[in-house]
Amino acid sequence: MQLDKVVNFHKVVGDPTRIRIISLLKLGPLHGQAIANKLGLKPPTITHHVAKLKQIGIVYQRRDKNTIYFYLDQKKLKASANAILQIGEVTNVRPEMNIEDKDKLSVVKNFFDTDGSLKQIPSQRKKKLVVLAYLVRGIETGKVYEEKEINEYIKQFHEDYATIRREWVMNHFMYRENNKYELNPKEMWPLEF
Amino acid sequence: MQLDKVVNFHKVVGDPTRIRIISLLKLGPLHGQAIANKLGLKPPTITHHVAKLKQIGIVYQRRDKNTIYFYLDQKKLKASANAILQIGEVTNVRPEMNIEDKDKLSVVKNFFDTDGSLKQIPSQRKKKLVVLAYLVRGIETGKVYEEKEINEYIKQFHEDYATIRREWVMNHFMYRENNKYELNPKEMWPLEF
DNA sequence: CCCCAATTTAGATGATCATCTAATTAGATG
DNA sequence: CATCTAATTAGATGATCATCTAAATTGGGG
Repeated sequence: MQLDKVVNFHKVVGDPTRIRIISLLKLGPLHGQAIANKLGLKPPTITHHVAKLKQIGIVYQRRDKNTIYFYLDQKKLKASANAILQIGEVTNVRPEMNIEDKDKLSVVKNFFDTDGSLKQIPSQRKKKLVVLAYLVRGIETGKVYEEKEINEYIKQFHEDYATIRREWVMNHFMYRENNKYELNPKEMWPLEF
Repeated sequence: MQLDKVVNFHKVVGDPTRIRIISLLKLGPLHGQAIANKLGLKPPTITHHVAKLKQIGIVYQRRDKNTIYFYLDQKKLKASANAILQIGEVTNVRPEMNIEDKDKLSVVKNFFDTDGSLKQIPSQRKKKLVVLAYLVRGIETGKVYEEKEINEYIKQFHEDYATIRREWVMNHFMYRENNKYELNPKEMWPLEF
């Protein structure tokens, strides 16, 4: 029930063309040109919109010869549409975790070397979150990063960039979409920092 | 279950700031400055977002002294979130009405004077829709009209502009928002024209 | 192996929109 | 009525995004 996922779902659905595509696909699968004709738009425009619908997982495709048919996943649509009703439920309330500043400081002191590198990823959840938040400081707000850039950045501190990158996304420090990464607002983080 | 209403709902909800406001208001009413503080934004920004949330009817306000408290209408939120699941249902399928071209022609001939003015608004639904569609030809796609402009336009044909304006919106020829009017795509019209 | 049809990518354009600052309005209170 | 506080409006700026054309790609089939 990540906030960012909910936002993105509604952003994608909040467009007349895409709603009309959803509406058409409810009646059954269609291929790109058919959609383009029915809506009076050019094929590239359909590609553009369908890509977004696939991105939020409510449309998938099957190929038959040269023609690609698009299908609507109605179950997924329903689940996504209802997600907004759950935000703020107990399990999602922030701050999930209340950690004293002095505790944060000691975690940072213990897990980082004097040269700034991370000695080890804490296994204890609270401590891990502190480390993740500390590491993410160098990520710029609003900037969209390639996966490679993220990896390079993390390598400054620790060799296992894949784990840290994954943990960032899992714990809502960052938002991942299409292999691009972006810093989440602090309100989404699982702790104050 | 108008398409344009559904689109607008999702467009409004598809923004991180507004989702966060919804999330806050779930816990109880808040006034503008409180929201601004919690989100780290300026009051005008909150006014802007709350206006949109009110526009789709999921937020309302109550005044206490100088302070205005904003409330979340959770029932409305739920209903709106689910509306997308109903689009394309039998009752909403287009073309709702299949009218032969020659019938359209005769309706236009019967209800319009030779000078182009509308003699009378048909009471029979099918004929009324034909007249409404015929009248709306002069409205430009994509252009946003003030109510006054719409009235002036209709007066060319008929004195009772209020009724025709209202019928246009009710029958999805036009979309009304904040006293501004805009032509709907033909796919939303209740008949082919 | 070359051609054909369907789709996708790249890049440009114009529109929409979130946010801010500065100025204004709306009530309440002394 | 003067003043204070909360809210709103106006207008500017920068970012995002829907759509198009032109070009590239993909995967058959002769």
